Amino acid sequence: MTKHYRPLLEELNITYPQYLVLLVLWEKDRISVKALGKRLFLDSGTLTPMLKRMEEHGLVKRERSKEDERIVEVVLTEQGKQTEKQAEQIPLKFIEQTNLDVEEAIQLKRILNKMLVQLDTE
Amino acid sequence: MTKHYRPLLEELNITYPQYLVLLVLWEKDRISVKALGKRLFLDSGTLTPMLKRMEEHGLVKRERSKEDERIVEVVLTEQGKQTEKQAEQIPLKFIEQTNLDVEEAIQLKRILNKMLVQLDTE
DNA sequence: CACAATTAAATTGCGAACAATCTATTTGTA
DNA sequence: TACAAATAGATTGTTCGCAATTTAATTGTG
Repeated sequence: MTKHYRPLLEELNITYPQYLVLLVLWEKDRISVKALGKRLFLDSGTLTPMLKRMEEHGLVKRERSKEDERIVEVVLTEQGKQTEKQAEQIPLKFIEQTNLDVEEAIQLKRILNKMLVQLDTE
Repeated sequence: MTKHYRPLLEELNITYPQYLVLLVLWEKDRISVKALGKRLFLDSGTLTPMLKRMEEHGLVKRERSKEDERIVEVVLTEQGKQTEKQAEQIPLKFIEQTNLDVEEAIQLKRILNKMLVQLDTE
């Protein structure tokens, strides 16, 4: 996915895993590292350095929660919000490139999700 | 895949990508890096260091072809061959863990392959 | 309250994927 | 034959995924 999304994401100057983080934040623009990891099946060993890189590029901010200082909340910057518009057409463009039928794409998502949830809970 | 194959491959002391290389070699126990890369959708930047690690662990040998010295052929060692028997039950064990029906597993493979070939040829 | 257990992130270290580039060999062509 | 183009791997540098461990804060229990 990373390789084949690259040309689509190149002008936004982000990678595919970073794009996944933005997808979550565009839904809810403040989320803890923990919750983000749960959504994306990633741990802090992956997310911490990745979020730091995204912060350096001005896409997100990382803020320690005042109520519970163990928690780091990831917040969209203005630039991070703006990027959503530029990324609007990416999912469609990617689906086109795969040459999958709509039913196949739906099946693929369903089966992979079933598998992933199963593997992750047992 | 790497994460969830890990417990199954732990006693063989190999990773999932290394297991994929062995699967190819168990079919044909001498193959060029180029041909191996084509089978696994990987390039020399990934394979060269990986094959060196496998060589250090005594699973394969890397031999420059006499006829064309640009080519490196990967060959199974005796230990590499032996490992096949120990790995016999792994695919079944994995499928069980996924909790997918047979039809779902077949669909998944078919769709992913269609997608991958398409993305890789265009 | 004291202090052990739990929790959230961060850190360390390794394997892997890949872009870009480099080196060495072979092939094709003027 | 000389030399450019093509080919196969190797190398360098970046990002990612994750296991294992560490650090710091919070929670639970005697």
